Amino acid sequence: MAGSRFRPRTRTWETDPMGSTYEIVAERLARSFDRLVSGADPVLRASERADFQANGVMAVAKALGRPPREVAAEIVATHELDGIATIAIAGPGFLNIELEPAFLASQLASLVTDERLGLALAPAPRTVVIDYSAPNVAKEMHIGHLRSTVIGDALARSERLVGNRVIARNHVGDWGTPFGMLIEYLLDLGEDRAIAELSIGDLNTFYQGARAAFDADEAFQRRSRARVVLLQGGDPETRRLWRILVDQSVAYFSQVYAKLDVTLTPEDVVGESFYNDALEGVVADLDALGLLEDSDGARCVFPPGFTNRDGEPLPLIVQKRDEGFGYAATDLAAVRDRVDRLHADEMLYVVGAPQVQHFAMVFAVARRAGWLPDTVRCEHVTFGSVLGPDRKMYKTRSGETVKLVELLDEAIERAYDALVERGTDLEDAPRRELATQIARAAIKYADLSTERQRDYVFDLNRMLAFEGDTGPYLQYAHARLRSILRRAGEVELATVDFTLANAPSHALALSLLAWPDAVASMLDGAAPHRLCTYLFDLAQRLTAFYEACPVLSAEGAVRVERLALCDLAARTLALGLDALGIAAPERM
RNA sequence: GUUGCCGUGGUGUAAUUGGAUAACAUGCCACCCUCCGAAGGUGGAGACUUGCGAGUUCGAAUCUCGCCGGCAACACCA
Repeated sequence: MAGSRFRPRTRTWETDPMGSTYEIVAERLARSFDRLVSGADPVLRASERADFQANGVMAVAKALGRPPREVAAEIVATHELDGIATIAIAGPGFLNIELEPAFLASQLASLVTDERLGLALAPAPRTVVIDYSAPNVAKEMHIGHLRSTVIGDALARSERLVGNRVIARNHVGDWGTPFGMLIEYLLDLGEDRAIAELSIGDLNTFYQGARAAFDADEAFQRRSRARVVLLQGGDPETRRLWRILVDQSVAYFSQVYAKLDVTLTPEDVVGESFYNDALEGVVADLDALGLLEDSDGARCVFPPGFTNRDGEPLPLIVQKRDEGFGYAATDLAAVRDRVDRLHADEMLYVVGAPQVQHFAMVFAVARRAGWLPDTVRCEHVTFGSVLGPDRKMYKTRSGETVKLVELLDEAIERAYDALVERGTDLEDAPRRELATQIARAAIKYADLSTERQRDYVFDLNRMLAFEGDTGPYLQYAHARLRSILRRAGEVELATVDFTLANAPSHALALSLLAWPDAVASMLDGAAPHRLCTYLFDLAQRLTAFYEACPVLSAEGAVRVERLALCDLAARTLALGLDALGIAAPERM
């Protein structure tokens, strides 16, 4: 049975003195390594051959010019793991490490009364600004918004879980030339009718109507352009009409978020327009810093290292030839706002990979301008595209994009039908609620469980599969545990004595102890799939465990131990799923 | 053209960031419900060993270089 696969590389928050089991072993081992080569990394990893393995000996041996096995022997002779673990040398110089049963048992026992299951709270909470979701006002939320929304929310929840202060920023598209057209269309429809259309979430019809009017009617085009000028000039009536569009859209987005169980609120909506007043300052300050250049009438910064298709320096266009501001100016203003006013220690932009170059340039310019200190971690959390069956990117223009709510509704229907077929003993309303939880789990887990960078083909059948490595399977594993615990009734677990006498319970125990490392690993790489993999691995060990270890039919201390393992596993699953934004129902 | 991301059993993915015999799911085959939930479990076949070819070293899916293939970005739309 494989050991736990997770360990943190670097913590993005200060490490609690009482670290995870992995951290304790790694720290003790590092002392021995440090005596040979200062600062040497033991390279402690989970192992299929032992509880852990340390791979760092070979590197140390090379640095010292000594035979690896000799170095390994020295470490074994001088280690400081008494009472914690035993070490054996294997192969060319690997160290196989087995935890002392008493230590393992006490580590596990300490989790029983710990609501956080050993996951340390940040002693000095960091402020983490997470930019995610970012739909467009007066446009339908479609499948293209799924990844940013789901990944961003999982990161937000996980950062909160470790005690960091999360400021979510929903950078909605609420500004720009299309709004002239949209406002004119709103007037043509009549405010009441427009509001009615928008409030039922029929944004596609509205937007396409506006688009059609714009394409077909020259007079409408003229009015639209004039309206843009009014909007930018701050004309009160125009701003009022614009507000209607924004408010209606935000209200609709909130419905979608509620349906997806995403934590974003209207307060998190800080759209492009929010930065309008800061744009002139951005240009003026860049100019004062001498970074601004005039190019074809546009005011640009040319950060080093970026070239266009002809090998010429690539500009970040801050102000357009027509004196309007580009989105680069907005993004720069947002960086400044987040650093200066929000005091961000960390900024994550959960935005699709096609914008890598843009953000690389924005960050580079912000660094050069001194607006983004080196102490602030700033990362573009990219993700791959959702592809159609033809393996091409879903296009917004195609008109064939899947509405997010329709996707969810279909998933809910299928989950509902599955519950009916299964004869789940529930009234209709709770059954529908349960179906909703399952559908969200299916969709979110499908999105979160693969490495972010990869593209994936949108395949409803695969997303909704309730077998194997899926969200519903994890929910099922949890519900099954809860069922066992319910049947067991009130049992005092606080005084449990763990013996972990067989391989499946030992393997399960190791996995339970790796929970803090799994969370750390996820946050370290902004990689939700690592937590998914951990939870799925845990669930699999679980089923192996109670294949081998009947719980309710056991007696005495054995029964208490097994119940305690079930309790720990259930709580770990629930906490982990919650960190991903997935509900853990009591029964299914 | 330049730059970036990606290429792993039929399919979908993972691999603790350079570690030991490449793991899991799905699909397929064979078993398993008088036994705590079969949305489950057990076993088997499936990779001429990670697109191809070199290199770096004790050791490469992982790093370097060059090809091949897919996708994306590349001047005023975000």
